[in-house]
Parts: sequence; C-alpha cells; structure tokens
Amino acid sequence: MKTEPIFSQLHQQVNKMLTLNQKEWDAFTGIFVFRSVPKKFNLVRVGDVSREAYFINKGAARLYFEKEGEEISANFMFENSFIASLESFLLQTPSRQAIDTLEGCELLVLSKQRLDELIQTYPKFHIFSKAIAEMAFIMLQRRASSFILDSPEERYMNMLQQRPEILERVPQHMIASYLGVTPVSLSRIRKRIS
Amino acid sequence: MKTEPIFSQLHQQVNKMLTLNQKEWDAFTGIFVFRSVPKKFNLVRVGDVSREAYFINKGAARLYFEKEGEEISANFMFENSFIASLESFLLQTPSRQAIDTLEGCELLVLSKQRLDELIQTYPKFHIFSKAIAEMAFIMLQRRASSFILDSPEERYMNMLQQRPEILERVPQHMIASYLGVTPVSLSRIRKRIS
DNA sequence: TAGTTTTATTATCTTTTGATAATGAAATGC
DNA sequence: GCATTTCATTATCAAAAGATAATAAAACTA
Repeated sequence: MKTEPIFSQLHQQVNKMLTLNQKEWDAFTGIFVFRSVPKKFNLVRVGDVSREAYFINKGAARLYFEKEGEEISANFMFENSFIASLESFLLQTPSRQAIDTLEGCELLVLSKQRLDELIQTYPKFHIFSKAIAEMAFIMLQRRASSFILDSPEERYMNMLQQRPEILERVPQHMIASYLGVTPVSLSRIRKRIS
Repeated sequence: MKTEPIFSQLHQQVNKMLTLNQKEWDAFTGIFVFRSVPKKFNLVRVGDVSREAYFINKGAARLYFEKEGEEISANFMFENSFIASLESFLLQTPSRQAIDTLEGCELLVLSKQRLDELIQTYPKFHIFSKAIAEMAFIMLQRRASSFILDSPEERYMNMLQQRPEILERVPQHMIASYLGVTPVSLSRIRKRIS
C-alpha cells in the first residue's frame, strides 16, 4: 500500500484495528492534517469543546485536570499514540481536561467533524472508533484499578515497570499528581525505595 | 415495533444507540437468553474468561476485585444497565474482576460468541459495541477522576448526589471499598458529615 | 424465637500523607 | 554567562486514614 512517510506510523497502528483498501486508506488519511507545535504548547483548554484528537508522530504530551489552580496529570502520551480529551471529543461537551505538549511535537490532527463525515461515507470506520474507545477503556481501567487496589508506593513501582519512559521524559512533580500524591510525598517514596 | 415484554427495557436502552428495523431487532434479541438468579449469586469469577455480559431487567449486581482475600468493589449496577467484566469480555482474557448479584436478579444474558456472529451478519452492530465501550469509558473516566481530584469525603458526597440508590441498596462495607477507604473510615466520614 | 453470624460504630494507637518552609540543584531566559 | 525561576529534597508539624479490638445493632438461620 502506498503511504506517505508522514502517515507510516499511523498506518502501522490503524492496521491493528481494521483492514483498509487503497481508497479507504486515502479517505482516512485525508481527514488528518499535519501540525508541528513547540514544547509547552496548549492543545486543549478546560471548558472548551475539543473538536480535535491528535496522533503523535513525534514528541510527548500530557492530559491533565485543573483543580484550584493546580494541574493534576491524568496521563502522558508519546509517539504512536492518540491523545485527546476523549469525553469532550466524543460528546462535544466542554472539556474537563486540558492537553499540553511536554516536548516539541509532530502531530496528525483529526477533526471530529471530518471523522463523522468519513464514517457517514464508509460505515466501516465505526470499527476504528470502536477500537479507540475499547482501548481507551481498557487502559483507563488498568490505571483506575491501581488507585483502588494499590498504595502510592505500589503505583510508582508499577509505573516504573510498565511505563518506564514516563520517568525519563516527564518532570517529577507531574508524575506525582499522576500517581495521586504531592511532589514531597513522591520524593519520600523514592527515598524509601532506594 | 413488536417487542416481547421481557425485552422492553433493553429495547428502550438500545434505541438510544442505534435504529433497528424489525428483522435486525429480532436478530438482536435472538442472541440474548433470559436467566433468573438468586441473591449473592456468582456470575463471573476472577481468573475465568468472561464469555457473557448481562443486561439487568430487575435487581442489583456488583463488580469487584479481589486483593489478598478482600473484596474491593469497583461498581454497582441496577435495572436497565449492562454489567460485565468488560476487559475480559472484549479481549477474552482471564478476568481481573468478579461479578455477584446483590439482590435476586432477572437478567438478559448476552454471549460474546453470539454477539460476534451477529456483527458478522449485520456490521451495523459495531455501533452497539462502540456505544457500549464509549459509555463505559465515560462512566469510568468520571469515577477515576474523582479518585485523582477528590478526597474520600468528597467522593462520598458526590456518590450521594449522583447515585443515591447505591446508599439504599448496597451494604456500607461494600460502599467503603468502592470509595477507596476502610469501613471504619467511612463510618467516621459519615459521622463528620452528620 | 433463640442463637449465631455479619455489620456498623467507636476508641486507641500507629503510619502515612499533606502543608509549609528552607535549602540546594537544575533549568530557563535575557 | 549571570540572574531568576523552577524543581527536588529534606525537615517539622498537623491531619487523615489504617490496623486492631471492643461493643452494639442488625440480619440470617436452624
């Protein structure tokens, strides 16, 4: 299949979800727009309706809540993943979460409107949406269950095992809120472990 | 649309997700089996592959984790909802969660295999799966974010507001683990509030 | 109904985490 | 390259939650 290099990573991921012929693939890539953004760039603001989702070709981004002026990290995403304020994107309601880049990013921007049009034309792409939602659910479930089942210390250990890149690429105070503790508390956990 | 009374509640819910003609609706109801089970009945065990999901016509059920012999509640579901160990059901992998009834239940049992066959025949039902996954994600996201954003006391207050039926129909020690605290701690929270 | 088991509350003590502040290290911006 | 800001660690103290045990209340069961 002919694929522009800019879409090769997306192709690899989408191939896991469904099989497309050339025409379908062209229609699919047609709804994405390439965008290059610097470090600390704000992609989604709390309160705005998020009309875009982002596939990360290169870089890192962060999904976070705002509570009393504090930023509380919900997730970190790197190359070859989608990032979106999914509830806002799906329901087109004001977002409870914001998205910033952590590094300069090369993104493929997916507009909700164009995705909906694509699905109208090719109902097959319901499978794409379904796969995204199922994957998001399963990832979130694993994360949420660790808040119910594990102590902050266990959560930190699990993160090291399962997502070591987070430690490499994300400032520690953002990791702290991701784990549900204060930066001070995370520093104590790290000391206890070492 | 002709609908047996046993499917009327399901019909009401599924109507919100997609529009079906008589033939499609008959095919859909054809993959469900009615099952009546007593209180405290075990529907899914940890470690088993969950090949069924359940629509609750009547009654209440609980989804829970097991940790060191303890049962830790993940969710409670009542009439007109689906309940499933969704990760296990979707991926057909061993379940991390168990399901028990809290009350005698009248269930419509949906088998994964028959759902897959139905989707093969009528690709339209991808929309059903998509809607289930999206809804599950959004519900879980709201719950997970309250573990990140709120104190146990705030979580209890939110539960009273948003899902007061839980207090009515679920024993307090199960609510405690659902909120991420011990029964002793929940009792203290209740005292502080009153 | 009486007896047993389960459940909720309260008390005591310990552990953990949060809040705050101080210090040093690192990163950022002119 | 120097000054400023941001970030991570450490210390101290306060608050909250966990562990355990005792008691009372409620629910089950024979």
